[in-house]
Amino acid sequence: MTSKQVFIEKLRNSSLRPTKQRINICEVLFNRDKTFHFTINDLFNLIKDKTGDKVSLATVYNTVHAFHKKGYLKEIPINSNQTYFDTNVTDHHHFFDVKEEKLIDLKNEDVGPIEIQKSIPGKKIKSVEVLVKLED
Amino acid sequence: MTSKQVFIEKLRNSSLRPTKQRINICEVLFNRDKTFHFTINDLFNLIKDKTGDKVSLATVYNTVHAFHKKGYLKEIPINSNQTYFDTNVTDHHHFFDVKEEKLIDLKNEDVGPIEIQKSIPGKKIKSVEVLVKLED
DNA sequence: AATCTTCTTTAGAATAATTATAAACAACGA
DNA sequence: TCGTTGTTTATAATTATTCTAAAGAAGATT
Repeated sequence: MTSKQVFIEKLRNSSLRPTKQRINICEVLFNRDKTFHFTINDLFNLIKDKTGDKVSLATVYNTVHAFHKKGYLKEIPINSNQTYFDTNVTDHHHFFDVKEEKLIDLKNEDVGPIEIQKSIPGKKIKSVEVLVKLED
Repeated sequence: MTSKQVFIEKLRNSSLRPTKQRINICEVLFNRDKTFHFTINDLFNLIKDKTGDKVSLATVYNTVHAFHKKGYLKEIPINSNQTYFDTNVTDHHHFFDVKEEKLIDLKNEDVGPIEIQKSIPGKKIKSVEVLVKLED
């Protein structure tokens, strides 16, 4: 089974029609060994470079949001003018190299367990994100 | 000594001229018991409401950035279209109520110590921020 | 106080990321 | 193949933020 067919299945299972554009985006995003951190604009440019096909910017936005909603992508909480996404949707954290504007994964075991000893009535914890800013 | 005079001193000590606008902004930001989380737009509206004076949006941006640079305000790393600032510049963390778009302070002792067991050659840690997202 | 310099404010223009629109198009099921 | 529904696309609209350049205010000097 080629990766393309895997992606088609994945899309169908999420009730997203497997269009050429979405499959291309999957190839760029998920045909990787390592986790991938990107902005919409990064992705937009990579699609052209890697697949030869041009996909409109609006479709990149639509697709990334759809994938995010389905849990295939994670949004990284960071102060930047652009929104960063991560193909690693497991529970983990990040270094952010402020100077180079680059994200680096921090495995969960690289960060000790985090104990939140406060609770808000009627609310439960959805996620715990650690951002470690780096400087020279 | 009135709060106004305290703010004038504070501004002078930072080589920022104590203008009417900056003093008004100080009153809104720092005449508080509790820590204050805000966006530029929140602040812009509060100035009108609380002081009666209108300050231009550009000045609010300028002043918030100046205060941030001087260390009187902290930027909160969060995914939002707007930038959030905090008058509490001590080392601490946040809950973010996703539904209500509201930030709540987490004292450092409410979050156990965080050990970062990975390092990047040539880089040192500038800050460690924890964001705990809340849902119903 | 009058003057000069430097810093600050301001309205509005410019920029940049993102979202909305609505027409053309493609996937799917009958 | 045909009709329905979902998708893509170019472009316009929106929103947060930054830039610009002229007018105004603060501080220092006389």
